[in-house]
Amino acid sequence: MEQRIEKIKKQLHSQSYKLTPQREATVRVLLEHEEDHLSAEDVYLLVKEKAPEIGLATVYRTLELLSELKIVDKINFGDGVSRYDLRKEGAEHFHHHLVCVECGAVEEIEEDLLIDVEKQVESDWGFQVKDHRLTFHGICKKCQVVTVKS
Amino acid sequence: MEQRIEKIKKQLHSQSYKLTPQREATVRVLLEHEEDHLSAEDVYLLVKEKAPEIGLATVYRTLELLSELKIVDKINFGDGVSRYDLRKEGAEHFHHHLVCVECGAVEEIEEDLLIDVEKQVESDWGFQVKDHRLTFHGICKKCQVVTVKS
DNA sequence: TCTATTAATTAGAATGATTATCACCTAAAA
DNA sequence: TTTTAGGTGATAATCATTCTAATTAATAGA
Ligand SMILES: [Zn+2]
Ligand SMILES: [Zn+2]
Ligand SMILES: [Zn+2]
Ligand SMILES: [Zn+2]
Repeated sequence: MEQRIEKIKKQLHSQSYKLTPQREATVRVLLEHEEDHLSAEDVYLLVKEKAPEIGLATVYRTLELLSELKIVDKINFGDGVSRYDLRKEGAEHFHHHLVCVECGAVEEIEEDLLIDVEKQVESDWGFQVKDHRLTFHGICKKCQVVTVKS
Repeated sequence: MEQRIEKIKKQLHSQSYKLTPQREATVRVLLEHEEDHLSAEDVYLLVKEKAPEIGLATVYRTLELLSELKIVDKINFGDGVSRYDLRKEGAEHFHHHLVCVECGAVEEIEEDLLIDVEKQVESDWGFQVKDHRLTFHGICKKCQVVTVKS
């Protein structure tokens, strides 16, 4: 935890941004909820528990900043809210998601499944890939069992 | 054009929905702008040229309906607007997108690049894939040339 | 230390996209 | 004809996000 905060602090400093208490509180919330996919509002409410004086706008600005620095990724699952997802330790590609259309569960895939596909896109379309967003919609393991049973 | 409208009409009827004049006008706009990625507002303005009495709410309702029937796909490129994308003739998978981070151009890929990846997800994660969203962010051919030149 | 400058923050207003509501209007069924 | 179930258009309401003005904190130079 502390070392990851330290690392983020350095990333901010390298672009001459500061890790203010509000920003640190926000980052801590993100670290403590790495598996969840929190909306700005979610983050705001959680940060508020520790730092009640923080404003919603600050959370938005912090998330935007972290997003620019590629520390978090902004994703969108189709409900009208942006969600913010911390990049995994050491990962330089954005992980993929499996969204269950039955129960809404979101599973993460950290393996990069797109290496070959990206090569193909670069060679066949001449498009220089920098990042990707891949989400599968379908039925999770759990819901498949339920369906079979009923 | 006419045959595709006819087909969509049948799809609506099969769920006991009607192809009202407003819905038909909306579908025509989508067909005439297949390559673009129109927002609801865009569609509204275009439809209004032919059917000036149409209301914005009706456009939203129509797009939502077409979305449920998998005739269009609702996508989100990160600006705060949903965009609506007609499925290609006969395609039963949603096509992919290449978004240029330099110029904002959006290119489409109709080939399904994910067949192998989906197989892997089904076998390794036990997740039954129904649909996917894949977007690459990067630098388009055109912008690469500019970068080299300057 | 004092002061000027700049960066960050807050609360709240404003904006903009989307959704809900409601009165009215079909078209077909009974 | 009366009924019924969708549709529609205008407008209000909602909700996420961004902007603004005023305030505070941090920084650097005198
Ligand atoms: Zn499920
Ligand atoms: Zn995730
Ligand atoms: Zn470009
Ligand atoms: Zn498209």
